[in-house]
Amino acid sequence: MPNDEKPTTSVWTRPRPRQREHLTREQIVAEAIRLLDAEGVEELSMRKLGTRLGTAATSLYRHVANKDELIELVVDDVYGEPDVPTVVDGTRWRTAVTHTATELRAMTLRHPWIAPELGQVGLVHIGPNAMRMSSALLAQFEAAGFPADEMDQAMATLMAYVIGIATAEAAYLSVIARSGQTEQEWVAGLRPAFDEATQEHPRLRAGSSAQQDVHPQRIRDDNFAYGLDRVLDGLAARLTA
Amino acid sequence: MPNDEKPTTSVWTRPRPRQREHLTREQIVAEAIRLLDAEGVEELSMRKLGTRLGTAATSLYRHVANKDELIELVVDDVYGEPDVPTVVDGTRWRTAVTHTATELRAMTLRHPWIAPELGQVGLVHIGPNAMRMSSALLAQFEAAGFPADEMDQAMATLMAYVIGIATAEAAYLSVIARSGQTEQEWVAGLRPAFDEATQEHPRLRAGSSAQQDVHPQRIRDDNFAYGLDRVLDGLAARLTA
DNA sequence: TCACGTTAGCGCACGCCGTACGCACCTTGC
DNA sequence: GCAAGGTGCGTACGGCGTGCGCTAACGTGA
Repeated sequence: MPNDEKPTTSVWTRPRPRQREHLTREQIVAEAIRLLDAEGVEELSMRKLGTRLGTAATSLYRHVANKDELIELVVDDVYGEPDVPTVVDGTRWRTAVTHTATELRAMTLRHPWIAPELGQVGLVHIGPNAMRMSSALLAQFEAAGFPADEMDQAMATLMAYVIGIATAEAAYLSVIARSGQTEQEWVAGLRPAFDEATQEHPRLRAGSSAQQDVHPQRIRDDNFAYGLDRVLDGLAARLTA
Repeated sequence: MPNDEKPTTSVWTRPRPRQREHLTREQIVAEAIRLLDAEGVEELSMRKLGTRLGTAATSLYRHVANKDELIELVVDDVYGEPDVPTVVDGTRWRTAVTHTATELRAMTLRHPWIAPELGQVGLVHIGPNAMRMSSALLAQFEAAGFPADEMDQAMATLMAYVIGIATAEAAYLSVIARSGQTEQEWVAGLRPAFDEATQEHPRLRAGSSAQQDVHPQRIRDDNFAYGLDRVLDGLAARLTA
């Protein structure tokens, strides 16, 4: 061991003065979101995140307990993005709920990697932003006139729909992003394989070929709005009965 | 390198006669499902799976291209479990759809690790079982009287609800399973932390404390049925209009 | 001004992971 | 009996999360 001769640091190989600009948890979370947005969840590693922050991977562990905790923080941070109406007015609940649902979908499409985590929110790691959102949404259902024992179920129904469709869309967009193509190119390229695969199930083909010329993003927007309206119709029917 | 002296195998260290019982893709998929059910998705590694099959990890690559492909196969295999009604009768569509949705939820609760993959089914890897299920479900909506351009949207709405609620439930049950407790113990243990966290958001507490004495599994079953009925109410309203 | 306790950053190491490669062997068809 | 092709597997590579213990900068009170 030649290192034993010199006292671990020699004058010539000084490690470097290294000015210490403090790392903060906020910086780490923000950079993690940038990395996730740019490269997806499987490209997030503590080493890569450390490099981007100009620090060693292990330094991050002074600020977050482990990678799972980092993801909890990141998810709640993203939950701070949606604009959630806080004024309650029993006659406008449907508008407010539609707005919130639309914001949640937009949030998921901006950060598709968040989709698989969405299911756990409200159950496992209840961050402050997620709690604020849930509470505001619940207030709308309360104002709409849902009894206390049904409010939770109504909100769960809506959230399940939003999470489900956003999860599916996010997965779809992630695949396209990895392919490096635009959505329209990707859809066009997949068509032959799709047609062949659905030869035994012609019903699966009917709807999609009907709107072959419509912009795919428009189709997704319409589908989301259609389902949201059906869910809210079903919930509203409970109030008039 | 002493290994250079002997021609890689010596008489004394014969590797072993090794009778070759053929590995099959079906065996690999079946064992992967057992491992996933028992230990969860983060415990599935090719090495561990190989060990369980009495073989080397790298041998698996003769039968599946890579781990992602294995997961595709595993997911489609699980999609073969639900009992999906194939007889179509326009007057009984709601019963048939309810049955299918219930089966899909049960499938997800038996295999909670499948939840994050659910969103991609029908978009990315379209296995034969998943396609059979989608086609049969679509037939029910067709028989119900949905026009061709609306069938797809109706099915997507239902699937989004089912995927969303199953994802949330699966995440919740996975956490409990990792804790080694029963669902009731876990809920009881979490209550103090939950009460404290919701002090600023009393609305979030109202519903859950109302049914403090009801068995948690019963609550989940009721919630699923409630939301499913609302979604189907909303869809059915389109048919009578 | 200085000494000292606290703490952030980091080098190293460990035990995992997915999987590419090429060799040794078994099975099959002639 | 033998050639050919396919199957299992040992080895290795580069990457991962993260525990450990050291160094050096910082904040504080004397």
